Amino acid sequence: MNQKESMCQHKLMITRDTLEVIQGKWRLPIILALTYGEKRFGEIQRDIVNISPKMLPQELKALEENKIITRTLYDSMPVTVEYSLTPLGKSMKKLIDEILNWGTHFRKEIVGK
Amino acid sequence: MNQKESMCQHKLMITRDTLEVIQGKWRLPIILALTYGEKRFGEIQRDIVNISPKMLPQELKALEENKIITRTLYDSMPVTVEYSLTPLGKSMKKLIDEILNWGTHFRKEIVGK
DNA sequence: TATAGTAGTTACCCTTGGGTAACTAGTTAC
DNA sequence: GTAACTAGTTACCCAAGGGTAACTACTATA
Repeated sequence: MNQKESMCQHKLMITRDTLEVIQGKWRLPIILALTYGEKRFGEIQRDIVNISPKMLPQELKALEENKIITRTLYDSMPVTVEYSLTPLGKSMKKLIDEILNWGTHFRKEIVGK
Repeated sequence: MNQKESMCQHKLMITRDTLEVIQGKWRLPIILALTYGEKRFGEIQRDIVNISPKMLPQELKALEENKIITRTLYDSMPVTVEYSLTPLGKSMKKLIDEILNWGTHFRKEIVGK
């Protein structure tokens, strides 16, 4: 394998990494919801309309495993749980801005016409 | 619905638009392959190792429908077909750079440690 | 006539993503 | 003791994503 090919293989690996974090129906919505600050489980559930009671815990867990968000348990009565973006999660801002930026352009070109 | 909420709904719609284009196992690899210039069907097939004979035509068609790539038929003997990025496809450069950029950072933080 | 090179297509299968409904566990207020 | 609030979990189902193998259609060359 020459240098150019192995360079491309590396790029493909990196895009797979990024996609694994943002892919699916609910991960970006959850991340977006938390960009405005920490939120409790119930708040996220209310914010993200239509998310099912199965998907929310599952996707929160996945994001936590990828160190994008943190889960903090408060043993108040009743127990409350807060989720917030980690520094790694906050570092997605430029990426998300670019997703929004290009998506806006795309919509103007395709859906708009 | 207040202004902030409808703003968020709009953002969600835009991220869904963008994800529809880049999501899946093969779309970014195909787009990346074409950033180096136009390529023939067979060249893409050889470049993207492991892509199945079902997925390549299917994904090329989807990208063409989204106006990311164009398909040009040359009636040489035997027939050859060339694919290349449209201006809209080329406009993804900043987005892809940011995907690579954040993915590199992510890998350093997670996989690297 | 048969083989190889274009660029695909089709039928079938398995796995993953996501939804629904019902249930858990701990505590407080009525 | 019963309802209600917290934050989930579990079993079951269907649809979509993606892989494999076999096939198509056309032409050139041996």
